[in-house]
Amino acid sequence: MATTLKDVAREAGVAVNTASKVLRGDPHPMVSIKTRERIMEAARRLRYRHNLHARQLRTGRSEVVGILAGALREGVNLARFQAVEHAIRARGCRTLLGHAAGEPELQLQFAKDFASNMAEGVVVLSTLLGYRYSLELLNEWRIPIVSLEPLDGVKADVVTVDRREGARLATRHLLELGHRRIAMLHGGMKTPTMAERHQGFREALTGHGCPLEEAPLIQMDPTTSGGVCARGEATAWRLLALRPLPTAVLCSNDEVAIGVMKTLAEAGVRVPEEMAVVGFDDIYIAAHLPVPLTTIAQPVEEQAARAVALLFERIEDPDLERPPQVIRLAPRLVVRASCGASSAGEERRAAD
Amino acid sequence: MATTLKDVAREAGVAVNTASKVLRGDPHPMVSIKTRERIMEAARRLRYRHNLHARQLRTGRSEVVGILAGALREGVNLARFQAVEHAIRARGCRTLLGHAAGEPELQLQFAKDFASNMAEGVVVLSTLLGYRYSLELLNEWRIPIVSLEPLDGVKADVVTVDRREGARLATRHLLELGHRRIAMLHGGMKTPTMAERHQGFREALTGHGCPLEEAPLIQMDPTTSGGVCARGEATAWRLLALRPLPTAVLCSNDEVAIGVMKTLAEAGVRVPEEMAVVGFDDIYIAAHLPVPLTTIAQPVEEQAARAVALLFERIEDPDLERPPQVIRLAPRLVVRASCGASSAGEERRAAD
DNA sequence: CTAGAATAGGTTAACGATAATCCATGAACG
DNA sequence: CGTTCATGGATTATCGTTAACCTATTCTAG
Repeated sequence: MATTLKDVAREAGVAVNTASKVLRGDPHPMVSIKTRERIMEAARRLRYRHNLHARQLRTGRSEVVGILAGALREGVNLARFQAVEHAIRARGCRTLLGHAAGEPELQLQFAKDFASNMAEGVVVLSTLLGYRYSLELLNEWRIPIVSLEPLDGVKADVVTVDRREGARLATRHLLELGHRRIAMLHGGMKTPTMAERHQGFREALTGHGCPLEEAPLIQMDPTTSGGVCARGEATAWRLLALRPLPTAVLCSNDEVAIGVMKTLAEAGVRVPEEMAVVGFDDIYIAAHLPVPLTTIAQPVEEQAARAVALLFERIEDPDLERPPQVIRLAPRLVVRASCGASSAGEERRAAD
Repeated sequence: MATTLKDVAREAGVAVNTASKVLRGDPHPMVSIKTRERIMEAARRLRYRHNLHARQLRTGRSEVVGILAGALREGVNLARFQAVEHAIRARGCRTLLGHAAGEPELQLQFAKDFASNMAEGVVVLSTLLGYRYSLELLNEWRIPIVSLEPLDGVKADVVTVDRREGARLATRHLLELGHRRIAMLHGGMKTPTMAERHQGFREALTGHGCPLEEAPLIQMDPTTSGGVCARGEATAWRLLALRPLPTAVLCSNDEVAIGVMKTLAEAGVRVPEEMAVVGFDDIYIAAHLPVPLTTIAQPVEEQAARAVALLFERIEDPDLERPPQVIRLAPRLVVRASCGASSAGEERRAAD
């Protein structure tokens, strides 16, 4: 069928292993320049491509790293994917994407696929319900894991963003702009992520001498169809029902914030004049909305680089004793129009 | 290292090939229930995973299809990826994503990777400059290709969306709402895609008895940094410079439309009252903007399904004689607020 | 009671690439 | 002149799985 090493060797009039040495770039080829060139020429003529499966079987090294994503279209997952892939390729490995696309069973399927492909490590971009079982399987197969989101009950390094600091930054910014009645949306207190955010929120408020009673927590609407934006839209009506009406709202992420802004527009509530909105993640579109969104940016590149570095430590030394690490990177406040920080100020900065 | 079939066989007290038959689900196992269960139990106990590389080497079938994407974050590419992957998995194959992320050299790299992985076919979601050489390589390796975008100089089936019909639908809709001075943005007439759109635009106008002089074509701003939205933002200023000011604008795609709407907001031009905006693609966010975007939706699911069906015809019969097909699917107009269909339309017609 | 299925399972030779080992040839050296 | 070594290249075992081909036992029909 396809040309093999044997074909190339025959064409060049040498033995297979000589061809092998040359074509894979052996550092000590012990092959004369002439022979080398004859082999390269033959390979080119026959359009030879090495069979990775055969190589992997023989060498036992797959040079493949799995990337597991719960839902690429949400938040910064796609940006993470890009950054992680780039970092992995920089180390000479290929990448296998397992995109569960919101279906928890697929998560398990991909964990098994990674194992069957002899992946040397796995990067978790985001998870879905039931991730624990899938990742425990990887643990059992001794495949090192690094995650960009907090993980529970799984042996893995974690490189995540400090959500508490993020919430603190956002809240403090609103307080400094004079807001006192700030609402925070949340999707359920049970997740550690959410608890962290809430803690940062409270710390900023009390640090500013603000009573927590004026800072209502709004439970996200449980609607699931229509995606994350739709949840934001539905939840915004709860926000609008509050009396007295808050003057600012901290959203769980940018997509929710976009949904909220849509409902506010529908209700005739102007952003930022009547309601300041802050998001989380700094997704691409956030900067390009009619009212650009103030948000907390995640240091995606750095996160990816550090995560991949940790993973390769374990890949290169499978017996590494280092206990699982948890690294929290600092997020960054990105001020745009949606919180009402003076537009003159923004222009001033842009001019600099 | 990892447990192999031999380990399982030894544990169960049978020969390797008996274990192989059972574990891969041979339709004619000729293995007693008792033995079968002993093998399954042993596999479970030893956490056996088959080695796909060994299997592929032996069977010569990789059951892998490559997916090549120029830039996942743009337009409907991510949705396409999801739909295509789903369709491929439904046929029992795995997927290999080659995400060039805007870098043309990576496109070539991934084409080679697909070949080295013995991919049985390739689905092209979108392309970048220089795709031709990469795909010709796949042609030479006799790997069948199906593309979701028009391709030039490459042997491949194509399942695309009828852009002419899309432009016609959008333009006609605006005309019916009473618009007469409609601008169209374009990124250069050289691409067949763009030429098609322009043709549909003109057909709709002349079909309505509109002089083409009142329908200006605006060349997209060549800015490249900041992504597609930023280009829309920059281009919108050109639109605003026109006299008389058009009352509607047809954008190349939704991201451009989003950028345009941002600039219009900045300039104090209300959408849709003073300017109707229509996009193309119907990306997720389009429905969730403060002023939801009227747009032309691509039939992504159907496109993916038909493309994958064509591809598998060729995979299953490598000697299939059928010449490359080009299928054009009909897009669909999605009316939302940005064109003012419900309210402003009647007023404008009355005023004209 | 025996030929011939049918059943249950074992043996072994690949698949393509790699790497350890082995075999020539020629040069350098005492 | 024989030994050592460096160079250039060939032989061959092996990775884990599969599939074609055996062997041995049981069952059934005539």
